[in-house]
Order: sequence, then structure tokens, then C-alpha cells
Amino acid sequence: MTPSVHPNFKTHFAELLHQAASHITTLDTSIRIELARTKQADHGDYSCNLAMQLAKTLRKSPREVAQLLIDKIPASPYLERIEVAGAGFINLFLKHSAKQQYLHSILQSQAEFGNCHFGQGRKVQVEFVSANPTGPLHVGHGRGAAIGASLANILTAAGFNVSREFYVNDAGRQMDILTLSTWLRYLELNHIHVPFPENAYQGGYVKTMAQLIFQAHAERYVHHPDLLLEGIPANAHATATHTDEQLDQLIANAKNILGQDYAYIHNFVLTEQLGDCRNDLMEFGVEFDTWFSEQSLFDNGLVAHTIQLLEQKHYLYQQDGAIWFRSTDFGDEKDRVVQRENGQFTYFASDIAYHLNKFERGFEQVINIWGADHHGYIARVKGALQALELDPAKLEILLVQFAVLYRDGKKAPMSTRSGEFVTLRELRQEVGKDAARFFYVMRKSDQHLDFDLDLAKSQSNDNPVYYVQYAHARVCSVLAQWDGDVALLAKADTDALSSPAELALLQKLIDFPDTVEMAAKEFSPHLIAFYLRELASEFHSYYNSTRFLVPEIPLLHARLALIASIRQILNNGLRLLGVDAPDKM
RNA sequence: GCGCCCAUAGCUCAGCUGGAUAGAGUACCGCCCUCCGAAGGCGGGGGUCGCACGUUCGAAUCGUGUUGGGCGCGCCA
Repeated sequence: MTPSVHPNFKTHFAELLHQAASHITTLDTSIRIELARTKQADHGDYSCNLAMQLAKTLRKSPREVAQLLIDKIPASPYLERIEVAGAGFINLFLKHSAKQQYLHSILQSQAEFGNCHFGQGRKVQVEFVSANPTGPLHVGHGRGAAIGASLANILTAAGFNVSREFYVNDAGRQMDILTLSTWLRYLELNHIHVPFPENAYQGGYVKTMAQLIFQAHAERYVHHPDLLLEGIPANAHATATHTDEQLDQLIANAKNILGQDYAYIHNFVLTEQLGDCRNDLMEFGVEFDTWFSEQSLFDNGLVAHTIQLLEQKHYLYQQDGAIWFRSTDFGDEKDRVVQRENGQFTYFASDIAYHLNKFERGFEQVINIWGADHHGYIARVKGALQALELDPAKLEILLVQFAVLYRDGKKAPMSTRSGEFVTLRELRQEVGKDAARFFYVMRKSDQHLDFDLDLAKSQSNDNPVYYVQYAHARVCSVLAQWDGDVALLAKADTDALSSPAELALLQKLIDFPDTVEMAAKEFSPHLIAFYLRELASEFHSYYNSTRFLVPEIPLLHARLALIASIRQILNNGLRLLGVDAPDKM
């Protein structure tokens, strides 16, 4: 991704202040020179609190220090004036010409405007969604998908080499339960009625998969039910209430009866569910570079190898027939089992191997996006990394709080157990991809999300998605009526842009690259959503106050260059969030 | 009981590693289409930043405690 060629005023002024300060004192490493955008116009465009930070060691008042710095600051083609204010702030005023000429950078860089090389090409992995392939994605997964995909886009724009990954839990017990469930439904289709366990998968999609198998292979997988019921108490069947152990017994029996065929059904349901999931996410604008199989960690011996490593480092011990990892050495509440009494590795064991593998693949930063209910899991995973002599700080875990759907002002009921959950697909069908993507990232990820379905659906000014998209469509409409060559606007004379509204809008456009960088630095896609709403708001206001299609050519071109730049940034920002920027609505 | 997250306008939320008079949206009230798209704009009221101490030139922001809410605490994933 090529960074755009715009000047960065923040870093430019920070460098000037650094030079000024070096004339006065030797800067302590603890002091960071940072420029902040001001809230009020009479405070200039940027302000710096460096003088306040230096005042103590220099034994001078902050205002005095500020004046000393101003006296020493080198000349700059972008700086209109610089002054001391308030308790010792240094306020900097950008030249109007600097703002006006900035439009040329935007219109030249186009889709690449806003990119930067903050990430310096470092390899980063974002792992997200990673839902069990045992049923359709629901609205909880949707938020993780939206946040993960947006964050990956933002990191890419900020100059990281990003890899998007979905961890496929294809090795566990849940897959076995799905396989069993499907086979039982298949037997039903063949008029063999075995009571369907309550704790098996109840969803209608299981019956659908059974039908597909039946259509393709007729009665090939039919077996006598007596063998299946072996070891299961009669009352469990009569009531269809099975304990976890009884369910496991059913699975074991199914494996015995079906032999090689078990693997076929297992593979079939996995492929079906994964395909459905991939398709669902693609329609949601979310794609992955890698679908990483948990099973492959076992097949390649990586799990066993990882456990061996921990053993060598003496972090494992045996107790109650199981093998435990001493995660309490790393601040976890209790030690954790990696290998069960029955010889099976736990999910945690393969997860350690998985994370070790991530770093072996050369990622310098690994970001996991998890549902908030997994937070208790962080300590043990980071502990395992430490035990393997990896830096746990290189693993960033973003916890995404739940989304609660509201309809008619009331909570829409959601329960995974009963199968009455709202799927991501249903949500998309109801409110559309764009509204869903935007609403999901409108809040900080660690903030609960109240998802107002009625608002997301409404085609009104209340709906923030339409509000932003409408601004984009409005610009398109004006440019279409102008009927000139938009490409020429990149070289237009922009000196005529001098009203307060126009200068404020120019500054808002200048803020975009900083916003993208901040969103990348803070792993915060919501900053983009907020920025877009603010930009759209300033544009709508400008639109109502100013006519663009005026007879005076210089003014006309200047204003069109401004709104074309606004359109470009709305487009770039929406693209980061996976939301379309329509020309017409 | 222990751990993590959260608490800011009636409601939903921003507020970046401490900075100037705490901001949006929404709801409510009043305005603006002979004019590039009214899916828009303008104006108005609305606050003890849960509470209490502390750190300092300065705290919504940092620390400790406390209250209230969410989530987690399996040889499940």
C-alpha cells in the first residue's frame, strides 16, 4: 500500500519544536513532543504543551519557556504564526495556503489518500470470527467480523503487512456432536427413529445436511439402531436427556458402527458449515487470507511437540491422571489441564500450539479478536507464550462486548440453546450489509452495543449510515451536474477557499490521515465511524450555506475541488469500514 | 468470594498516552425548499463526568478505596 504524498503538519511542527528546544536544553527522553488539534479556532490549528513539560526542570514559568521556544523555532512555509497562550500553550496557526494546497494531495492520491507508513511493513496477523463450524453465524459473531475486518483494513492503510485469519475448530468434540446429530437426522429420514438428544444440535440446518446426504447416497449409511444404543440407559433414550458422558458414548458407538464412513460424514458436515460460513462472511464484505485448521496441528504433530517443549521447560506436572500446565507461574488464577485423563488433548493444548505456530510464521504482532466471554482465557494463553519464551506483549487480545438487538424499543430475545438465535444472515437481510457493518463499529469494542434494528433500517436522517452515504451521493450529484472533468480539479487553483466554513472543512480533511493512524495505533475502528459522521455533518452544513455551481470559474473550480476531496475521503473512510459509497440513493 | 470490562446531557455514546469554557447524535421547542438531492440545514434549553480520597501547575482522563451494572471463574470450545 503506497502512502500518500501529503505533508504531515503534526510531525513537521513537532520537528520544528524539537529543534527549538535543542537550543535551550537537552531533552529528557521522558518528554514527548506532541501536537494536539485545538478545539477552538482562536487557539490556532495545533497546540503543544512542551513548555509546560519543560518549565519545572528549567525553573522558569511555562509562558517564559514557551516564548523562548517560539524565539528559536525555525521558519516554515506552512506556519502563519505561533503564539503563547493560556497557561503556557504554544499555539500554531497553519497558513491558509497550506490548507488550500492540501486538496491537491488528496485529489492526486485518490484511493490511497490517508495511507501512511506507520506500520513500516511489519507483519501483523488479525485472527477473528473463528466460530465453531457447527452452525450458522449469529449476530455476536457479526460484531467480531465487522471489527476484525475493519481493523485489518485500517492496519493495512497504516502500512502494516496484514494477514487475516480464521481459526477453524475442526478437531473438537463439538464437531463430533454435529456429526452425530446429522447422522441421527439421516437415520430419521430412513425411518429409523432414535430419540434425538436434547444436547445435540437442534437447528434445522442439521436436517438439511441429512437430506443432502440422503439424496446423494440413499441408505448407504443406515445401520441397525441397537448397536448405537449400546451402553446407554433406557431412560436416557426415553426422555432424550443425555449426560455429556452418554452423548460421548453415542459418538463412540457411531464411530464404531460407521468405521470409515464416520470420517465421510464428519468431513461432509464440516465442509458444508465452513462453506456456508465463508459465503455468509463474503456477503458481509469479510474475507480471509488463511483458514487455519486446528486438526492440522494434530496431524503435523505440532500439539505433541508443543507439549514436549513445555515439559522440557518443567512447566508441566501430573495430577489426577491429567497433565497440567503451571499457568499460575504467570499470574493465572489456577493451573490448566493440557491433556485429559483419557489421553485427549484439551482445546487449550492445541491453542498453545497454534499461538506458537503464529509466531513461528514470523508475525511481529498478533491480534486476536475474542468475544468478551473469553476474557478468562487471556492469562493462560499469555502465560503459555511466556513459558515458551515469547513476548506476551506481541499478542494483543481485543475483547468484543456483546451486541444486544432492539426492536420497537425492546430487546429482541436471543438464546443460542433453543436455536432461536438471530443469525448474521437474518440481520443482513433485515437491515442490509452497510448498516450492519457501520452499526457494529459505531462503538468502542469494549463497550456494549445496543443495536437498534428500526434505526438501522430507517431511510432517514436519523440513520448515521445514510447520513454519511447521502453526503457522498450529494457530491456525486453536484459533480454530475457540473459535467466537467473531475481529474482536472487536482490542479485547480484553490486560493478562493477562504470562508471560515471552508477553512474548517480543509482542516477536517487534513485530520483524516491522523485519524487513520490513531485508529491503527489504538485498534479502534470506531474512530473512523465518528470521523465520517463529523465530516458528513460539516459538508451538509456547507452545502446548505454555499452554492457550488457558480459562474466565476476560479471560485467554481476551487469549491468543486473541495467537495471532490470530501467525496474522496468519505469514500476511503467508508471503504475501511466495508461500507459502500453509492453515487445515488 | 476472586478476576476482567463498564459508569459522562432524559436516551445512545465520543472525549487520543493528563491540558484551555466537557462534545456529538437522538428526543423536546422554534425556524429554513422560486435555490446544486429537505435522506439536508439553522437556532434554543439540557451536566456535581457514579461517589470519596490521593498524585500536580492542571484530572472526565492517572492511583487507591467504594457503590451500581455486564461477563467469566470445566479434564467445554
